[in-house]
Amino acid sequence: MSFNEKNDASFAYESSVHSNNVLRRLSSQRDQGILCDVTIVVEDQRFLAHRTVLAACSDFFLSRLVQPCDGDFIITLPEEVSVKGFVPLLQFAYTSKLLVNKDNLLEIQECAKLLDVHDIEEACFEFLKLKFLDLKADLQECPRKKCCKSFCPKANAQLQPDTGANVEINEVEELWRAELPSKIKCAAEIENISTVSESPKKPCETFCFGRENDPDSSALCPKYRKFQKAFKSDRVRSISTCSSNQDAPSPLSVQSSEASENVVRSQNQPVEMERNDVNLQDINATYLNLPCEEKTNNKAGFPPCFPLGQQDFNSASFKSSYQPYGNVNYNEEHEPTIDVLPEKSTGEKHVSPRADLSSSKEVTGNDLCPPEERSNVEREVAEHLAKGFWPDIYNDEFQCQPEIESVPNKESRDESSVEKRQECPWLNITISEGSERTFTTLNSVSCPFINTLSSEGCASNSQLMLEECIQEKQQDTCPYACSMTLEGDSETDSEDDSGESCSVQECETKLPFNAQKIISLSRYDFQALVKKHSLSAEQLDCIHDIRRRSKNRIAAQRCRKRKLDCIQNLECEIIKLQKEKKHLLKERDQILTTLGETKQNLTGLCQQVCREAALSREQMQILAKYSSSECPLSFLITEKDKTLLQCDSMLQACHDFAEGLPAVETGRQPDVCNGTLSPQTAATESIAPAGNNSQSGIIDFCKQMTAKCTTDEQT
DNA sequence: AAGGTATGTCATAGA
DNA sequence: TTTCTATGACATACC
Repeated sequence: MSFNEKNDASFAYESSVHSNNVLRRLSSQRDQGILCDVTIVVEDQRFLAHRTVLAACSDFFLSRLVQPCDGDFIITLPEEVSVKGFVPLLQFAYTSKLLVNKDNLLEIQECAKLLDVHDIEEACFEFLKLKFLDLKADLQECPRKKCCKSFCPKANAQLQPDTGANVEINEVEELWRAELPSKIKCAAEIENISTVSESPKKPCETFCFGRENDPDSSALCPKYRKFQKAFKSDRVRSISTCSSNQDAPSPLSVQSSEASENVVRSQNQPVEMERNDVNLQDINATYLNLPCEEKTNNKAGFPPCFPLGQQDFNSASFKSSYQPYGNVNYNEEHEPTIDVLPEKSTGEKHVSPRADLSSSKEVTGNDLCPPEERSNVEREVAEHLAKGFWPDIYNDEFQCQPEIESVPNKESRDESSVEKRQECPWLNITISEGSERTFTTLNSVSCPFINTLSSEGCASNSQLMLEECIQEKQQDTCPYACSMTLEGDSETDSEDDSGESCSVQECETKLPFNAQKIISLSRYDFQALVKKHSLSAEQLDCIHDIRRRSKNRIAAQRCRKRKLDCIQNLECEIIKLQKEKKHLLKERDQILTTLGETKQNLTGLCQQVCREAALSREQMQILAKYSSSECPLSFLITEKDKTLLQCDSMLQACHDFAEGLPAVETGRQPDVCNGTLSPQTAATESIAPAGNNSQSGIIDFCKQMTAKCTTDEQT
């Protein structure tokens, strides 16, 4: 949300979450068959959808849907289009997320090509192919230290051996940033486009390195490349908060109006590519104006943090699209599921968009695991992962879901922190039953805290929000307040038993507003908040102290994460280099083998030629003399012949030198004479004492050498 | 008890 | 000048 001052009299209200919310509602409506006006037949399955959405996302559909049609729109896709490839694309059209795994990658790519789907870069597929292959290799060769376990694909694979390669979300994001052409936006960039565009004063730096300058950069660890570049260029001013490195978006990306993709990898192998910037203008305004009527009261089971606004919190679209247990796609442990809509007169089943890609097996909504069934272990794993992905915010914000706390058998630790937890509507996390957890990106736009981190005075922390927060008497009920609690500080401080901490606590209790606001607000809003209250110097100190420590704590977390990433990058680089070395050595051996064979063949041919030509020894010597040492002809003469030839050449060279001609002529000058002296050395040694005019001395020396050679030959 | 790890905090530099 | 971020160093808690 932002207010852009257009002039003195008017403001432009801009909702940063509107597009996503509209998409989710559309997706939800498609789930329920609401306003669906086209049926897509793929193989033997039918999919309901909205024409405008399809047309906006695919030229293929556009070309077919613009044609007038008397009856119902039913589009049968070419047989090349498979359900496996089509369903993710359909989901992509509605959710901006593309779930990709090793199994469906090629099919999705093919379908996307056939259907001419917008906003999916071919490079994404190429990259993913590469990455999947890479991961496969890395799984076998990437030892990881314990400290890097959370980042190591192998480590993750060990955790879930059945799931194949796994990459942490931030790694994939960074991989994308590092490897994809700059045209493709990074996750962080996408998430922060609005933020950045609204905060031009922040410097931006791209991590979407083009590869044109580094054609072989694929051999390098992408993350390390990123760090190398980052370190080389400049310290990066953080804008993004959704990646571990707080990478700033590139100006290029920010300026671009193209729909963008990002990619995240869930823990369970599939990769999600998100298209966050959907051209909703293309979508019929009818849909945009639809009220969100499918709200339910089911709040249970939502992930600790989620990106939706309050209205989406309850919406069916959220449940279907973002709820932690609703994303059953690619769940290897879970039976593939589809939602079957009421059958039409044709008797054919209309598979809902949430249908599993690879199966037509019917299941009910019960297959979506209710939150109550979520095990503590599972939750802890999810939290751990999230913590690993976004430690910056996790510690303070992730443990904020009261619904989860209602789960029985919780650890005492969790129970003790129940009151601390609040909703965090800015973290996209999708966790499905079984092992799949799809951690998408932080919704920085929705997260006031993140905006605080990213840019002061930017959109989400508007004055409106500030006022609302200020008016909140109870922090827990403030929809915008970040749960950046101070409990940690308080606990630490109280344990420290320091006078300062006591004063901080006392100060905090005297503050006219909740301390969380101190942290969550942007600088601008924070200053406004402070100004609104006449605070004592002690209170001001306290407030600033709280704010400083909180921000520094997060900065420290980011810093540590970067360090770990850097270490991992170096390890990755080492592995890659070792692989490369191994490969080069192997290649060298092969070349040497081939060279030996070739020489052998050539020698045989030369022998044959000499035999057939019936060359005399002298002729062969002459031939050898004018042949390079590499020529097999030189092998045909004996070592003695060689020595004689060398001495002969040397003698000739001496004569030439003595006569004022160049002493050395390439091709005529043997390198050694009798294996000990080079002619140049010998000549120099003999000439030096004799002087430059001592031609007879040189010739004498050469004669001596020739004689020596002859003697050696005889002996 | 010792060592490793994770995390918070402070000081400081630089933007 | 103020504020923020990054980071080294230190302290502490926990395993």
